Amino acid sequence: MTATRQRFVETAAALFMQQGYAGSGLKQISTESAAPIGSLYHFFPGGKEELAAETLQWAGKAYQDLVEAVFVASPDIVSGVRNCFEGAAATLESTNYADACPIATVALEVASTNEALRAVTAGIFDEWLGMVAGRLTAAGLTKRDAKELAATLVAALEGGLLLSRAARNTTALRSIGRSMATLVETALAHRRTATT
Amino acid sequence: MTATRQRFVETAAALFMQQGYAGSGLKQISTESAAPIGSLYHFFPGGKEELAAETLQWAGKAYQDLVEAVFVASPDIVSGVRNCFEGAAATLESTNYADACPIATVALEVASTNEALRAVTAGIFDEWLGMVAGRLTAAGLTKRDAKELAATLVAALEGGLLLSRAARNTTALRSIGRSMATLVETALAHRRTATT
DNA sequence: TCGCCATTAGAATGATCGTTCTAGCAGTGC
DNA sequence: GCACTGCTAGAACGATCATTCTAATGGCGA
Repeated sequence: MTATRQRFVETAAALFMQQGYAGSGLKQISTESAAPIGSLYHFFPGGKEELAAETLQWAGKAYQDLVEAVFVASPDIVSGVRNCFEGAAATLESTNYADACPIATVALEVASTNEALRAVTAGIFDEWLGMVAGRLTAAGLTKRDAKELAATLVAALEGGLLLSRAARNTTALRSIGRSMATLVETALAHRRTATT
Repeated sequence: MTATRQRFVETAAALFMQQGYAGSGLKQISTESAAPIGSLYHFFPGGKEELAAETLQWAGKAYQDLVEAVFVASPDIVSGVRNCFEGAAATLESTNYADACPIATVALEVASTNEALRAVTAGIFDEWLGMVAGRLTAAGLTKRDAKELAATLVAALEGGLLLSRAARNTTALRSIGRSMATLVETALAHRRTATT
């Protein structure tokens, strides 16, 4: 049964997001997973690092799916962007400012201290950027403009989550969302005047 | 002499930035400060938490001064924004992607786990936002627009540092810098057409 | 029914954590 | 010269860290 294995990944994802990599002990992870430490090392012989790598991959994919679902459910890309920021703000509020980006906390911790995990986080961010850039090119932007704007959108979301989590209010995140919606709007308008 | 005390703060700032709060041991901090643990507890009776609080305050102020110096040295606010992002990118490269935001790593770690330190990081971000918003209102924006744009700029810088540190290249940060420069430019242009 | 293998279970290990403690040193005021 | 104070110095402490280990358990195929 891989149910136990999945429980490890999911509880680790939550703990890493809220307490970071170094701040989350394997004892705590195994306790909250309702499974013994022996099982953890059975499924992840590489120990904490292997668990973290798999956890980041899983959470990164889940978060990407969530964002894509928001875009799909939105009438156009501008309101899609708006809904992403609004959704992130709403989630933050309803989870007592615990549920934010599952990658960022660990990414900052390991960027200079653990090359293997750093590479994992870099790969996840790269996929996110590619996904957003793809939607922007589909909306009519050039590849170059789309890449630039995608980086801006992802960075703004990450930064907004950081500011709002620290402040324990979503003012910043919602402001940034409005800013980003108009930024995408004007970028698309620019294209329209340039091509037509 | 408070030289030892200041050494504690400065080495702690560097270590917390690169490894996070939980990942930085007091033994390591005292070793790299070339001072014994006893001295650390002499200057910071509150232990690790007090050291971290003071370290964050100091680093937050230093980073703010740095940004203000860039703005002062720039001919206008738009090039000031551009120079901030370019400067952050250059620093990142020249320090092997170690020197980024001295607050962000700890802020994400403590946001849900240490209320005292969370409040400290929130206060620092608030000061930063106020400083940037002040410069934007001085440039002619309304208070409301200035606050919104300030949040966007700070968040974009934080997010850009995150993405670039993870990727170990400054492409994202420089892209975002260009994006933000034009965003400020159009915001100011909008004001001009609205008022004149 | 028996043997096999995946998984559970948690005690044991050595290292490191934050913190406390005692002892000594250097300089100042009397 | 003597007490006092600010600081240095690092050993000691109990807790917790990641990891390893042995033993037992469960269910499935033969």
